[in-house]
Amino acid sequence: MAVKRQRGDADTATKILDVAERLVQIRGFNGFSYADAAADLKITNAALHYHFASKAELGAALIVRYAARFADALAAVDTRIADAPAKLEAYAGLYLDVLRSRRMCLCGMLAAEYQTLPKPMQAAVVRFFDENEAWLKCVLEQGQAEGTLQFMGSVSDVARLIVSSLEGAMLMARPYGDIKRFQAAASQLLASLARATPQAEQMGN
Amino acid sequence: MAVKRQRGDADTATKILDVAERLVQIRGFNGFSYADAAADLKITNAALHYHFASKAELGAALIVRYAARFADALAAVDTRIADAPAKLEAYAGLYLDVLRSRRMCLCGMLAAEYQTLPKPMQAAVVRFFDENEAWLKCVLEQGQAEGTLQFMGSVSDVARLIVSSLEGAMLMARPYGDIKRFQAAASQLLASLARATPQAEQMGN
DNA sequence: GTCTATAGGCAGATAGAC
DNA sequence: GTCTATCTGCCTATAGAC
Repeated sequence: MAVKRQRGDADTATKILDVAERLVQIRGFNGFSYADAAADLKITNAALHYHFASKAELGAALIVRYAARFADALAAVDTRIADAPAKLEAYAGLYLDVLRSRRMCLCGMLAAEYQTLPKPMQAAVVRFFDENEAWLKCVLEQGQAEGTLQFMGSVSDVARLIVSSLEGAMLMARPYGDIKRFQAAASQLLASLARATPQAEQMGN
Repeated sequence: MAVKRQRGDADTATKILDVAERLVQIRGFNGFSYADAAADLKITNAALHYHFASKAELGAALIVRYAARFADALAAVDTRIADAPAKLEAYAGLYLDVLRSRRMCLCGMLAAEYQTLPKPMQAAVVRFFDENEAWLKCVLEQGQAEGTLQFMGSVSDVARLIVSSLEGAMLMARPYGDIKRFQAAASQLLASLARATPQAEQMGN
């Protein structure tokens, strides 16, 4: 850890996080073991414990990194895109990227397992969703001010509807192995928020 | 099993299903053990195995019973309620009842754990959602014909949106321990399908 | 149908050599 | 930092007495 390493030469801790993240997103926190991750990385169980003393610690680190990466992606959306409806589409696109790698949203998965998680992981999961909601509220307020978005109810409720509908659409798409299910749900959801236009938009990435 | 028993005197298999169902809905299939259920029932692990030889078998039985009960509830809705929008509200009410008992939808939970489930359980989960979708499609077609419901896109896509949004709203309500989050999401969703009326409806159970 | 007892394996975690 | 070896405990599951 003393030396900063170059791209493509990630340190072991980072590789562990990468592998564990993938496993949790696919199998759940209760559905993967240190042995799984160790086998995947071709190191031993003990080496894993050197980097992350407990599974709870590893789990918390996973969420923190995931949330930070997500926050960066949202900041990039704000930089890249000015239009509120386009921002929402980009937001849904972030979910779509996760689903394309055949994974569930890390925190959506952990939300299902919430009751069995150690306290620090629970707190981190809630923080992730709070941050999502806060970002969406800004976008919704912007869209409302611009007149590009139209909805009844509070921005808070609509933000929560967006998060929960997209998480639910991911959840349902996976058993069917059908990304189109997610796309159809997302495009309907976004269409219902867009200011009425002649025809519905297609989210055809 | 030879004798039919009276209400309130459920046989052991039924009690096992009741307890296991609750545990899976709260902790997930990978988050509960035979020992948990046995302790809860004050019988032994071995007695549990007498009734359900394997955890996979118990899991499959759980889904079959859950799906049957849900189908009965939907049939009851059809009998009790004629109006399509009211049927959708009753449908959301079924989810709300589950959430009130501090549980996740059994199949929503299993959808998250899908990749780790034995094949027969996977098939049963998909069947559950297919049945939900089929029922919703009927209601949506009815509402469209009556002119009481209004939406763009196919009935199939809208039915899937309803299922995934409600499942997602349940998923999100639990970490926050906040049933109102579900209610707010459900009422927005249903309002977006109702034929335009002066003011939004409230789902205030 | 329920029990005691236990097999056999895998879980998370640690000690200590290198 | 990674290894071998091992601990302890829990898991699913079974054998056989009652």
